Amino acid sequence: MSKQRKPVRLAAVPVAPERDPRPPVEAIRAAAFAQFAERGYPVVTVRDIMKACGLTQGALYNHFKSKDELLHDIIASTQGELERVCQQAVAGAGDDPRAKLAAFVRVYVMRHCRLRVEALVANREISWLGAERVADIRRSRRAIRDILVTILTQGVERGVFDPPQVDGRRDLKAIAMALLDQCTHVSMWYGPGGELGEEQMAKLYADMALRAVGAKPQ
Amino acid sequence: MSKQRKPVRLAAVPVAPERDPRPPVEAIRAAAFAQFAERGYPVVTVRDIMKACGLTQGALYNHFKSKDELLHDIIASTQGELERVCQQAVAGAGDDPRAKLAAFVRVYVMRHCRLRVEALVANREISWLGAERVADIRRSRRAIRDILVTILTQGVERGVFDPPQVDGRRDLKAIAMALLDQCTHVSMWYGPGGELGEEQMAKLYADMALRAVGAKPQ
DNA sequence: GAAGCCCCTGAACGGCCATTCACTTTTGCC
DNA sequence: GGCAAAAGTGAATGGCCGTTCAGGGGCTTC
Repeated sequence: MSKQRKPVRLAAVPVAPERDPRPPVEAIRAAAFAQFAERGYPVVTVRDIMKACGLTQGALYNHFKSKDELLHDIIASTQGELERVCQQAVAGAGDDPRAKLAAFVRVYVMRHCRLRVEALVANREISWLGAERVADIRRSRRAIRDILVTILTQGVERGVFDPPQVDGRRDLKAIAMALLDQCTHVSMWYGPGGELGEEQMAKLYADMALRAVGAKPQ
Repeated sequence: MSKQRKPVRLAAVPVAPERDPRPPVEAIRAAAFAQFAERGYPVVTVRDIMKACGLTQGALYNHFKSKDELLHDIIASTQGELERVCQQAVAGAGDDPRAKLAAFVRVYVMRHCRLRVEALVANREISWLGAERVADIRRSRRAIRDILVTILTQGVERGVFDPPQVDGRRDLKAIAMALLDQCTHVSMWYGPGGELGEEQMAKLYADMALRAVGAKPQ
């Protein structure tokens, strides 16, 4: 027993079985998202999701091929948007790798604070996707990592970054992963009630990242 | 469909239904651990676990009260050990906060590389524990975080750390969380086949942590 | 008003779940 | 050798799962 998952504290899932006024696909997506966030994909049933938006189980299959496809749909849209805003932030930050890194971290952290539940679902539930569907999510993650690796490489080449070395070698990929892990998991504990706001959090993380890679003063 | 979870690449779970030679409690723990790591708690059945160690479903309940208790048992031992080694590392590192921080990160990262599957299970599956059982795991996590906060506070007081500020204020708890997130999630991607070994990884992370908190040269 | 379409319902299907229990086997100890 | 206690069996219990599908409303378009 104990199929219950810790509640991620979220607007309580309404017991109200009233029909959601939005178009059904959207209503289903929203209900599924809320439930996945709160209880986790494997223990949320199709019946749960459909009840939450005032429909019956069978109706799901008029809009999605399967529960699996529904999850993919939810994660893919979050992830795609993330990739987009990261690219955009870096592109609009000018030519200095320091500015690029700061802009990247800033946007990434801001987004993981503001949309922390979305980020949480995208990161936590991805492992339940079937092998075929998980592939493009992973591709997008790798793409984001590569943006960061590129910035670091540029910074080193131009002599504005001096990241730590071990045994005389640098592993920029490892450093990029470390920074990403750090920024990603803000979404696991950040709450709007905390001491720092989103912008302040973003600034703190950008500072730490610049220090970690040994950015020369601008 | 698709109850499959991404394989975490692990010694393949033997199809062999031969009886595990170890004492049953231990065999069950080991089998459960391997399966949880590979496929995730909610989709691993009691039948799966018991078959993997050559017993039948019912026998589980001679050793554990429930599947939930089994999971707690596994996570709690990993977590307890982690807390212990962290305390030990800090205690044995002398008086300088820089040495303490380096020792802490070193041990923490080493452990998360070497026992990455254990760490992964402890971090990923904790949310399936019932409310009562999750409490002491969280307590231990908080204790580890507090070790780190204490080190940072000492370092600032003695003037050997100069961590980033936002709007003139410092949030040492946020910084501690950021460092912990970074170090914890090495276990999600580190593989022994990578460019850096465990010790090198630990050194890299210790370097980054010292830089992030603005440690003065020793 | 008929036809065609989209959407929804709710029963049905085949299957698996954690846990319990009456019963048998094995073990350790006198 | 005898006997309790411990450990294991496998069927049974009661329930939930994702998905399918025949049937039925209510649109729009002729």
